[in-house]
Amino acid sequence: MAVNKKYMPDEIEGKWQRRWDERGIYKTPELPRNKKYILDMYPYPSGASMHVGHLEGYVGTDIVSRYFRMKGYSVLHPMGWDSFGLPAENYAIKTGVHPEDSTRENIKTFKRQLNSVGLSYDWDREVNSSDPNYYKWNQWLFILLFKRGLAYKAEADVNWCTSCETVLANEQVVEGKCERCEAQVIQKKLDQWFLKITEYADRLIAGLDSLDWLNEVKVQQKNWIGKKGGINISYDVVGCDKKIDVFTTAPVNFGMTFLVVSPEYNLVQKILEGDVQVPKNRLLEVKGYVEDYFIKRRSVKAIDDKTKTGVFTGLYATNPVNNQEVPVWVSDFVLMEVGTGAVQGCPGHDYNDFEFAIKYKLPIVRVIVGPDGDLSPIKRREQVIERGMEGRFVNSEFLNGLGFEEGLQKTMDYFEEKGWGKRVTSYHIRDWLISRQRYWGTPIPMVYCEACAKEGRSWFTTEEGQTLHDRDKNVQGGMAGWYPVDEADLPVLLPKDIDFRPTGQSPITRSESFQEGVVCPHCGGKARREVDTMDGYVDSSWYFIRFADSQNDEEFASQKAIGDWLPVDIYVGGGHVVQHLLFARFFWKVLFDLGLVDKSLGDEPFLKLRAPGWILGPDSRKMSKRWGNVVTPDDIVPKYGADTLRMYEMFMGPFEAMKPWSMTGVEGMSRFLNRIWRLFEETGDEDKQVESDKRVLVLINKLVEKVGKDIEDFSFNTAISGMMEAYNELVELRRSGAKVNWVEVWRNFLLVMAPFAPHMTEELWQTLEGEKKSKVKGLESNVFSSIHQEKWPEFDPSLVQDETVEIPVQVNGRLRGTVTLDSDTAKNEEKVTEEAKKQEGVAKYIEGQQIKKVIFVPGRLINFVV
RNA sequence: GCCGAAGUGGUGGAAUUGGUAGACACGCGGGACUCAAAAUCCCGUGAGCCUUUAAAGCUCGUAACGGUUCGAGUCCGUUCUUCGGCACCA
Repeated sequence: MAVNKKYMPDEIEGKWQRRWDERGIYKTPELPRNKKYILDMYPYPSGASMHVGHLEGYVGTDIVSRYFRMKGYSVLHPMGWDSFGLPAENYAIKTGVHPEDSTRENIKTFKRQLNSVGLSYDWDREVNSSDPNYYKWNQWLFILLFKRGLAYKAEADVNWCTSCETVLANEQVVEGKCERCEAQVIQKKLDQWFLKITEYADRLIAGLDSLDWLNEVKVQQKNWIGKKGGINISYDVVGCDKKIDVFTTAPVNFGMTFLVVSPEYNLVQKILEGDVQVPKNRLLEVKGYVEDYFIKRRSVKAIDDKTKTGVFTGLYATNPVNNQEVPVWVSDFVLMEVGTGAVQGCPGHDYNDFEFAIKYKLPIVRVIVGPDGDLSPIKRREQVIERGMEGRFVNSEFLNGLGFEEGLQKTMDYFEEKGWGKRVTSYHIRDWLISRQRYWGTPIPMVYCEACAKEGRSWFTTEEGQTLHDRDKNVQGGMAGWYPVDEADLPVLLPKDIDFRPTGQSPITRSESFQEGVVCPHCGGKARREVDTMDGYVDSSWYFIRFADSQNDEEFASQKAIGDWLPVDIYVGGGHVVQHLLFARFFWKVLFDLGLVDKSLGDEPFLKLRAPGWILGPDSRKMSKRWGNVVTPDDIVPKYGADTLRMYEMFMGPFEAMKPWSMTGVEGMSRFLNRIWRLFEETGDEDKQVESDKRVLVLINKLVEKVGKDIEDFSFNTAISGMMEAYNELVELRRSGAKVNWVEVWRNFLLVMAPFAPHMTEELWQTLEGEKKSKVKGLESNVFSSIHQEKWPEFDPSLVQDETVEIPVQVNGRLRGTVTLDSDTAKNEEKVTEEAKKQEGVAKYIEGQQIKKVIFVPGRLINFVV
């Protein structure tokens, strides 16, 4: 079996990659049985090439995919490109290179790099989100949502760079300034398309329970959705017929001493307009404050200064529980978009209210007493007791003595009975703003007709002017004038005659071809297309469905293909933990509700989720051009080979942990592969008929069991250390003259190592099998049987336990010796006790003492208590 | 500030339901081979103490302190540090 050659990865890796490709051994099975859909989050093909950090997840899923193929599963393991997005457009602005061209080049580089490490993707299913064949279905989905009333257009704040005159994504705003030109970023109101994800908020929470996801991620999603139960309370303003509606989760109303409204609150407008009378000096102060607010608000997005400011309006409102009149203030710490835009100040029991009360010397009333029994007036922050903390009601009449939570519920019951308020549920999650005033994205396939808009017509209205769709009522603005593009006319192509330099409008506005011959689908009059494009998150919210049927021209994916492959069994990727996963789950649920996803598939798309940890540079800093610490596969593969890269990267540490790259670590792994290669070479001439010692059989069976289990647990590092241990033991056994059937050993060893080091194991496998088949000339022959099409070895459960075990002997819990026994005896308490007492080190400690108790864990440990 | 995760040798890390802490590797030290080097192989490697020709033995040790237990890296409480997320959310 001698290879007669040094391990030269560069000589074997390319060769096998080509042969695997020719034979199509990673093609997805046509008729899946026992399917596993194993998916990586598809990458953005950036101009900076891929680095080893990207690879961690890809190698992990590759190992898992190869393992499940060997276990007899039909595996779908595809890859594609999230290729729409800002970097390509910014690059175009800077250099004039069209995004389409730079994207194509970047994809080429990424694909070459992925292939260089031997990843087993089925490239026949590749998707590319900037390809019209892909974004056609993106547009189709948008229309689907629109027709269901799940897409609407409304006015919203956007980040606006005053110098570039363009909209910026949140990530592009750094400390209130434009990332590119450092000019001031302001908030600007623009008409924007939204998707109604809030309608699914409850189901997005409920679905999480059944998923095999990191708890951390579930918690983050729940926090993002931010569901809270509370009550809306309506307060009468003294001296006029106005009311102030407040939302609160903690109506400790006997401790309520003021109300605060947002500067954008309706009542403030009424004051300024003179509709509600307030003293002159109050009016002036409110006016000044509100004007200042609008200027400030339009300036910086990130207001680091959280010092609270506010002014008294001169108005009072009545607290119904005790008929006390409390002052009404205006403050920008109350956000219009949260709750009702007005809050009740209960400064003893809310940190924000407390801070405000201290600053403006408003009264603070204690109505909750904590476990410390402190009943003194609340003067310090530490004394504040918020909802969720332990406490009982005091100074609250009929509530006194009740627990905090119980008292709040009783208060809400009481308010509802009296008609002063109504329980409501509030959410932190907002509808998903998908409009981008940018070029490099999917055009939103909508047409606007001015004439129809004037008549109040839209896709949702009938000839008689009636609402066609009941959901129209939910849609803000009524969508007058808006019609989806006819599905037969999709895709709406992204125009190419574009000057994408920023001017303050969507770049597509300046395309001459884009609006040519656009007519209103309803009245046939001249109309115009929407010029905004979609957020890239829309593309990535359903690409995993397209992979099931990526070449389909008739549908976004056939029902059969979806039923065959989805949901995704294992989903791996870092970052994007909150947004992408929420959006994708939302899309899936919508499709599920519409029957486009069969009910039997369930309403969750990703059953198991794992996130690879960051790989840091050798200097333990985040890999970045700036630090010059970026390691790419191109730095490693030519010198050490793909297998070393894969093995090292998986050996570094736990899959999900953050870990620094180490070049000496890479060399260490390279040495290990060389040792394997050499041992294989050296054991070639051993007698093949020999029957292995039981120790050898146990070693192999344990290895097969361990590696399989570890792969399923994503514990690749321990799988590899298991292989190293097995190697070390084999060397030791060989040295000690044990009988080893090396063919049998290698067959198992190579098979369990194959998912990790596919090239090297293939080379050795062909040598091994070639010998068996008396030289079929594996390399030249077209009929070779790849190790990657072999079955995963079975292990014999009776052979995974060592013949002898070492039992630690403790006295009073301290280790005083060990006894080595065969594994059966080690389970027998009497015998173990007998042996243990004979131990010199043990006898010393129990001599002359009375043994009070013996703790015996069969096969594990014995402990004498004296 | 709030929510979440994590702290183990010089380094990356291992350790079923609580049951021999430091597997495996890197680094380092020593040795073999060599004219020499590289490569390779072998031995040692948590800290301290004692005794010694040697073998062995003892004590401490998993961020800090306390608790539960025959026994704690693992469970409970408090504190500190680091990382991730959200952030004037009422």
